[in-house]
Amino acid sequence: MNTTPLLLTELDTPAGAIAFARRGERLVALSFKDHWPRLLRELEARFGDLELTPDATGGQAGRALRRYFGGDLRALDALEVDTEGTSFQEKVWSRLRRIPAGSTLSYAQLARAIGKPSAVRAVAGANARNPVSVVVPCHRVIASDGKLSGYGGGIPRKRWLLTHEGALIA
Amino acid sequence: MNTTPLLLTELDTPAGAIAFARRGERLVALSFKDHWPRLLRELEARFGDLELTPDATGGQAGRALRRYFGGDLRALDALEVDTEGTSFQEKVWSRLRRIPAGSTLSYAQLARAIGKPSAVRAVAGANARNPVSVVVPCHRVIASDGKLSGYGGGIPRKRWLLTHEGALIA
DNA sequence: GCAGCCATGTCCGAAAACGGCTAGTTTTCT
DNA sequence: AGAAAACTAGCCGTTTTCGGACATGGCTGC
Repeated sequence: MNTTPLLLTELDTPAGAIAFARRGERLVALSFKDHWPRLLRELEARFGDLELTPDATGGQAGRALRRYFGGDLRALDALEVDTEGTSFQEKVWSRLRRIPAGSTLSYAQLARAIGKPSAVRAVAGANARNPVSVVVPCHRVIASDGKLSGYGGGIPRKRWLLTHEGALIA
Repeated sequence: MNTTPLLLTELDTPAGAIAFARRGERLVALSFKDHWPRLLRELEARFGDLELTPDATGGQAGRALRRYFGGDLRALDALEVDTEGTSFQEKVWSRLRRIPAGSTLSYAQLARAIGKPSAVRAVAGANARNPVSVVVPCHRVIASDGKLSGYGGGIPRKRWLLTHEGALIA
């Protein structure tokens, strides 16, 4: 049976409670707790039947996240993630990680950046399916007119994160 | 000559007029009246030249059927039937009687249940040749996608029966 | 025996619907 | 006039849906 052991950690942050799962030190999922059920379904799709082991501190990821929410904005940069998307999605997500904290890109800019200038909505779609929120900073993508159009965890949370990172937003 | 005496009873029900034949207290045939000719032919094949004796009340079977159509869904459970099919058919039909009123099985589930997972269409075939409608509840078998695919007495009647039994159907 | 019939189910490819958008218009307010 | 909101028609991966082809096993009729 394909029962992959996953370590599951919960963490309180100023932006709300989050939960994340890792396999070894590689992050496979992270979301705000009120959206956790959806993420669980996706994990099942990826790994088959799940075997979840509670884990209090969260290893490197736990440390890094606490530092990030404490104000060390670059703390997440070195974290390794394991996303397993389509090749298009991987392209989007890995480009996302190169947006530095404090700055933002528009969906159109991001599309250009990966060499598919007109795949704007597709980029938005990939963005929406990011399995590792915050660490893969999909919140740093905003509409061309500067509005914070959409976010899985809710716009207020997106605004909180961007403000926390010192980005200038409308 | 093999002239077996059979008692023949007609009965009006909310789902339409039915007729059934019994030998002693054992039911050998039951169908909606508009399909009666076909059943008669099958009876002839089973018993040779028929000797049919009209019978107003219908004995135990009559009582049970009136109770069933009146709302006592378990009234038919104890009724004895005499079906005389091939061994495969008997396997299907006896499994059918263990589906409780109000629930349903798909043809594929039924096939698995008798240990022949790939004999799906054969199960459907056996189902179609059930000589004792309603009492042997072939109407409780539906397609895997939830549709009411087929019924000797017509789909509307199948739907009526399932609704009467409180099953949730598409 | 054997060919053909079915009250089905599964698989696969094609087509359509669906978004966390955007860059023009056109409308609607001062 | 001029700015801001309301529409519109493209945009393109992904997901869902739909339809046809085929495997299937017991029965019937030749």
